[in-house]
Amino acid sequence: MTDQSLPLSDSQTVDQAVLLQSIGYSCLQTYLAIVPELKKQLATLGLRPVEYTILSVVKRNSGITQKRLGETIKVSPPNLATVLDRMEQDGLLARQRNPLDKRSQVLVLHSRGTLLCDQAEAVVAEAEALPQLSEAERHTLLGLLQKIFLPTQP
Amino acid sequence: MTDQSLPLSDSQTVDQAVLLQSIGYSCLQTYLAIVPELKKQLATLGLRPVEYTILSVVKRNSGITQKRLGETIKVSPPNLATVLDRMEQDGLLARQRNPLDKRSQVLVLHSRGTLLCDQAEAVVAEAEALPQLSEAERHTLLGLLQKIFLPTQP
DNA sequence: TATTGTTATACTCTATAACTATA
DNA sequence: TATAGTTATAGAGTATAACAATA
Repeated sequence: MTDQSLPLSDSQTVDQAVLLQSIGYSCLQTYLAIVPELKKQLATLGLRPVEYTILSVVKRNSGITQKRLGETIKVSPPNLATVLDRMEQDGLLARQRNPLDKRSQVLVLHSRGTLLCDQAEAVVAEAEALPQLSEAERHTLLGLLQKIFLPTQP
Repeated sequence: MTDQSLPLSDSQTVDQAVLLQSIGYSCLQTYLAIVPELKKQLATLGLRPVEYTILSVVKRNSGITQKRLGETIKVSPPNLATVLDRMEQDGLLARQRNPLDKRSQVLVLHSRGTLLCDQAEAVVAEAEALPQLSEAERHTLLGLLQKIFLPTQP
């Protein structure tokens, strides 16, 4: 039943042929290569990656609803509620009832949130400086990724 | 303390300026855009993404040790052990003591594992056909990602 | 009746520490 | 003493269902 075979020698490089044709796999591996340093740097500011993401979006889109925020960063409503509870308690932002539609809540940063976001953005930019890529390559890469995940507006 | 502001109108697109300069963020978002369909397709074969990844690597690298497998696909030893238990019970592969170093175990697929891997690779290739990218763009993208996460061999 | 958001909860993934066996 | 792998367990992240308030 079991195929017999010799152990793969240490000198042979691992063949990932088919997997390396997968954009999903390659994106995940790239993410995993980058994220530990990112987490470490954000942790020095008391932030997790999601929290940084939320700060960055709300800073530029003050008054955004939770619904739109969640759709943009792909966090489900129940999970977003939990993170926002934590951030609100930490005094980073506030939820305000939308006067135009009292079902929804709009988000605004406190000054502490804005300040922390600025620091975080600087720290992240540094952690993301990848010597493997030229500026042109970096630009190309970001453009191609966004072609996949950003909704095309008609 | 809290900045006052009008709700963000629905017609305005969400400004993600700084985040979109982040390769980590863009990789994660791309991964999240691709993975649900991938999971769905693999589930029809009774496989999760990790299991598919393991099958694909072991198929091409019969006799690979758990250590090298784990390093390649970035799964820690304890977590790898758990997944391999499941896959061994499902009759997909076997662990064999390495005759050259009895501390380590080498992995080989059963014929059922090989068969399932072939089916899975076909299914994944289909789920990953992204109409947003040309073949050339796809090739460029994969090359740039691999420049980041693949170890450069001297 | 549909939508926004919350609560509670379960499930999966990932991370850490302590252990066995081999070297 | 160091390494490969395992076990147990804790923690973070993600998913689902039921609910309240508003439209």
